[in-house]
Amino acid sequence: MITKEMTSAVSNIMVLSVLKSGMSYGYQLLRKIKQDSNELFDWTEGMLYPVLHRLEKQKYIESIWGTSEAGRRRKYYQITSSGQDYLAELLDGWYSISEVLIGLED
Amino acid sequence: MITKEMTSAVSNIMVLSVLKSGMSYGYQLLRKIKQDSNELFDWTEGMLYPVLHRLEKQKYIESIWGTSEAGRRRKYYQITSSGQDYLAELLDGWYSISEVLIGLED
DNA sequence: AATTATACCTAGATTAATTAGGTTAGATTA
DNA sequence: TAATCTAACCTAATTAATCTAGGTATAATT
Repeated sequence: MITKEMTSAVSNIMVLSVLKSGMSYGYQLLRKIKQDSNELFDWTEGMLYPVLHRLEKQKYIESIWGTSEAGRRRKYYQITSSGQDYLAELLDGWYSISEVLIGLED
Repeated sequence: MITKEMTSAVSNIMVLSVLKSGMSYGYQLLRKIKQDSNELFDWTEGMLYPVLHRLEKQKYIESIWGTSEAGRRRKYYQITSSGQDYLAELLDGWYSISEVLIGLED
């Protein structure tokens, strides 16, 4: 079971991880996150946009407005270097907890 | 870095995991959790007791009042069988997320 | 006598997620 | 051409949770 607390704990990690492999925009991120997580995560827009806005305010990602081939406006996000550092720290924390949990299972 | 969201996501898991290896009481749980996590978690009582009360309300743990050798009152907690099932589900969720994160790192 | 350690508890401020909306515009179908 | 679907963005507000900062009581130690 994926609890909402777990979702909350990885939301930043997921967004930063996906952005690490290239720029993306909100609508596409939703599909990528669903796909890259083997449908484990199927977020709504109302879940993603607040995360994006918070990460941007914290300077872990930055955005520019662009246009799709079809002419629709899009806000592209890319990870900053401080965002990459932050991602590494978050992953480190996640994995160290995982090790503790594994250690407790004996 | 351990974020508070991560802490929140594992608080139930940690308490249930420690209780799985035997009964314990609040004050001792705090020390066990600190010790078993290699000091990764150093919770305050204000963090633990609400978790215990919630888990008890959900019937994942149950409590009885007892007395220490020294004569102090203690509330002992033990995990229920539905708590063991719940713990297994939580661990399953945690590990499946971990696998997604590992997959994203390439 | 005073302090530390043991052992429990809760109120309330803050913070965050999620539901449930809303807007605009291009593409498709009836 | 009207209607619907998909793309693409956004926020308000309810709900729920953490955590700080308290509080009580008693045994042991200095």
